[in-house]
Amino acid sequence: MKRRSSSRSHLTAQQFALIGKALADPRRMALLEAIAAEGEGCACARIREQFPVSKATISHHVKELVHAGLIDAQRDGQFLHCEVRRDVMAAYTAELLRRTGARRGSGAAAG
Amino acid sequence: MKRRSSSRSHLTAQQFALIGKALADPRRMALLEAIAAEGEGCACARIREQFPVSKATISHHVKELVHAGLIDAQRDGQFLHCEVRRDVMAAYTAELLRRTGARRGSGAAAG
DNA sequence: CAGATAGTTATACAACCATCGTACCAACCC
DNA sequence: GGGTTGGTACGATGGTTGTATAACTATCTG
Repeated sequence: MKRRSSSRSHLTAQQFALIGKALADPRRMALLEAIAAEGEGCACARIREQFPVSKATISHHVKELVHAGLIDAQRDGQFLHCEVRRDVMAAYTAELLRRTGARRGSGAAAG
Repeated sequence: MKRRSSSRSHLTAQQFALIGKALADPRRMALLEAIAAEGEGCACARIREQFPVSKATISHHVKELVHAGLIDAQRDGQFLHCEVRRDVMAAYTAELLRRTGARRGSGAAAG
């Protein structure tokens, strides 16, 4: 079952937390950047050439990124093609700004 | 020594990593949201009423947020007033999008 | 089938980290 | 000064996680 919710522009609280955790690790973040730089068809083996980590670690990080919804991965024979979900990235940053930028406009009797 | 670099719109690699880690923990993220919702003068004690954690934990998280540059904290007598750095938040989200949104414009070795 | 390549899974380990309790310091109020 | 409140520093602890090795599956090629 695919996770691609076709251009969703809203994130659940759980997905927001997952994305935050996924982006926290510098190695994983760099991996995400590499996937983004590669374009559409990006095999893990290609990525692995750029990072001094074992393939098990790559697989682990890719799984985390997919779980967070930050990338979309699909097998093509031996290869696993990864692609960054730009819409999810945009939704995450928007939610981040919304959560920290909004004053208590709701007037929810904070005191 | 204040960390406020007066409307900086660029983040160092280190600060980017620090912010990512700071935002990763759901509790700390919620704390940041609470600080943002409180407005300018936000004492830790006020925040503590909203979270079932010890004051030591609050202090720890606040320190992390300050270290990451996400909030600005200054003592006022007994109280520690915290304020969200909206500019840093904006810079972080912008950097996040820049790192994941840019294609390989250089067209380097497509094969 | 045999071999090579790409990726997954299981397990283990080390490092990190969120949390708490306690003790402590600083400021306010009487 | 004595008591209360707000916050910090230190130490311990339990949980999380990034990483590697090894064994495994799946695909491609000959």
